[in-house]
Amino acid sequence: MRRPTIADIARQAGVSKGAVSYALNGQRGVSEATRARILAIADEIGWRPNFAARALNGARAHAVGLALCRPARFLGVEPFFMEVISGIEAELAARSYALLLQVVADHEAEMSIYRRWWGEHRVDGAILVDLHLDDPRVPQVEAMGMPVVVMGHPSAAGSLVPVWSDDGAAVRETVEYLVALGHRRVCRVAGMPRLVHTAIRDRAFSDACTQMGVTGHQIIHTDYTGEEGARATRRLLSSPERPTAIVYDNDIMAVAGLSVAQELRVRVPADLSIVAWDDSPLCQVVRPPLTGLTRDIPAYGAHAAQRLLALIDGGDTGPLEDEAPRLTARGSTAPPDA
Amino acid sequence: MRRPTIADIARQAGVSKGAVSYALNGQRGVSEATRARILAIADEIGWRPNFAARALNGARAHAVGLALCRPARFLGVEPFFMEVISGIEAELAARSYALLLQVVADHEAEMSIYRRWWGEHRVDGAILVDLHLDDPRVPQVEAMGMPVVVMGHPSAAGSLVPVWSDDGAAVRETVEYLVALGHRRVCRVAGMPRLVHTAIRDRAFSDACTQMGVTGHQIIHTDYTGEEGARATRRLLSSPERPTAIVYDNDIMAVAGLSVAQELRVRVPADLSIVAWDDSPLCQVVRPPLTGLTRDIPAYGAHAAQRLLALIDGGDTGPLEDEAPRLTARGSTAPPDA
DNA sequence: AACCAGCGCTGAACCGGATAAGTACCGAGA
DNA sequence: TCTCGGTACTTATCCGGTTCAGCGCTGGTT
Repeated sequence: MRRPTIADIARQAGVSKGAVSYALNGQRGVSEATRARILAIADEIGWRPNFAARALNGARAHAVGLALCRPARFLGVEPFFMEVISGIEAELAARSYALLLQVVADHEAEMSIYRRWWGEHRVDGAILVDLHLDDPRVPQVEAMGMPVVVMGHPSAAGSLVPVWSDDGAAVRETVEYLVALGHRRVCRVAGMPRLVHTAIRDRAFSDACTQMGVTGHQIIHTDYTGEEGARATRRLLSSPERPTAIVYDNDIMAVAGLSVAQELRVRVPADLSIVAWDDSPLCQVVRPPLTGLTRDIPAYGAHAAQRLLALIDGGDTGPLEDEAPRLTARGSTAPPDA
Repeated sequence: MRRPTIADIARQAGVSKGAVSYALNGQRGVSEATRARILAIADEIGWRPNFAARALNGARAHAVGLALCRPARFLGVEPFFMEVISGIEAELAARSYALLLQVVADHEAEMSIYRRWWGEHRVDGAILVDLHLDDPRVPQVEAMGMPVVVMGHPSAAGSLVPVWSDDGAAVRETVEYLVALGHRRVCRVAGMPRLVHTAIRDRAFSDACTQMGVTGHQIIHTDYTGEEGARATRRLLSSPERPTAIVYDNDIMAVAGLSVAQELRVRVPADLSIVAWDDSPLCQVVRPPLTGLTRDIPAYGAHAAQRLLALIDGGDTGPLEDEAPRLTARGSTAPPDA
């Protein structure tokens, strides 16, 4: 079942390959009558441009790359990436761009994937996520000359185009809210300390707490899994100066924390208030429903894709600050019982 | 920053393009000395084969397609797809195949994506998921002649290669287990009735219940979201003949159901046993931890990818039955209180 | 009538590799 | 010494598009 080429169309229409090419691409150089005839034939035999042949003529690859460097078992748990991907997709699909996805084991593998994709002309650009402190990937992709958008804070993006949201503001809003409710012992169960956004949130949390007179603040780092979230919660709740509020860095840890509290007969929200970063359906199906930091994650991905496509087109390449996460108050937060 | 071609290497090495091609592909026809020289130059200038040029010579596209047809908000919630994808990836990466991913709105869009990818030689094959009853996609991809593996039951896969697991057996095991515990009123909160696997599980559930004397069995269909899971649970728990056990079709609905039960002061597991299909970390972070139907989802994806690669290579193309989900008993199931 | 512009098309080169066919050279065997 | 066979290359062609130069024809201008 050989797929038809323009040569087939040319033969059937009795014209040259060149004429067919002009006709199919809406270029001048053929009469309307001939164009219509050619289009009719192309449609009839189900012709599609051979993508490789087009690409060989210096055309775009019409694909962008995304390499995710997290173990499979972490990836699945958080809705975050799937939502980011669907947002990216929505933007790409509108321009008929495809997304090349690869789950890799480490940053080295990630870079070699990018190098391969770029070297082979398989992608026109890429999106970098999960920035680390002093991330070696940034100078490396800079050197490659590949268009890249970073989903993360500009401070770590080097000369690459960043798309980010002001996590610091969200942290401050959360601490302010908890303080206004009357909390004075607030803790944070954070993600991996090497991630840039963790560092930024940590910093903002410490600063806000100090500033607002939250004396007993503390941060525990985890790997984002429910187990570690549960363990951190157990540690916090069994300490002598038990916190009256805990802010979690993702939804799964918040849910795990809630369960631990219930297990230890710590009432939520009377004895303990809980806030989850990244509000998700998960926050709304547990009892009490969790107060969360809501953001439009698909939009976040879509904006990154937009910027990347602009970059590829050589157009506007400025940084983009997305709106900061908003606090959505639900049943898991309340003034602490005296 | 022009990317180097074999012509550049040929010029530097003082040989012809052909010799370079032979050297780089490990073919005979060049001396070891020349080969080493050419490889050294290629390595030094960072040459990569232009993927389009290779593809144009009839080579494989070295990519497979996956179009997911579920709204973004559903996709994110279930860990299932992300885990499937990481499993597929693991298999593809080993063979340097890429995954083209697209999230589409409906089956029509999905088919036009496949048609485009295949017509443009962008993929060598595809994986079909979420089979419907009388799915129009099956005859359509059959007609296209594209290698396709179906993740779903053979009965709906037509002439395509199916990779599936015996959901019926898992349902029977679950019902047997609940009956052995003493339950006689068991209900099922299912996914979308049009999906093939929902129909299969429904059927197996009804049959098993009838056979084992579960008189009060009932099935409620939902869209897999937590909200609908909660609503279904509320309905079941407020009916006069309240079930003593509910089996949910995914983890998020099971968690939602657990919350509803706690809200209604229905004790789990004393008054109500809960079983979740697709055991996930989520099941283990709630209290009580949920009894779940465990399966190795990444392996499921990996097997599909394996079969697809074999199919593309023209090799073994038989169907593959994965192992059936196993029941993992946890705290959410127990004999019903009299 | 001579000239030119523009239309509508053809023919050929080109993109970067793979590969079949051809050639120059060397050493071994008759 | 001549041939044969193999090695180590070169040359040319092909894949399926795009694109550029050129060519014949027509119609309008001078």
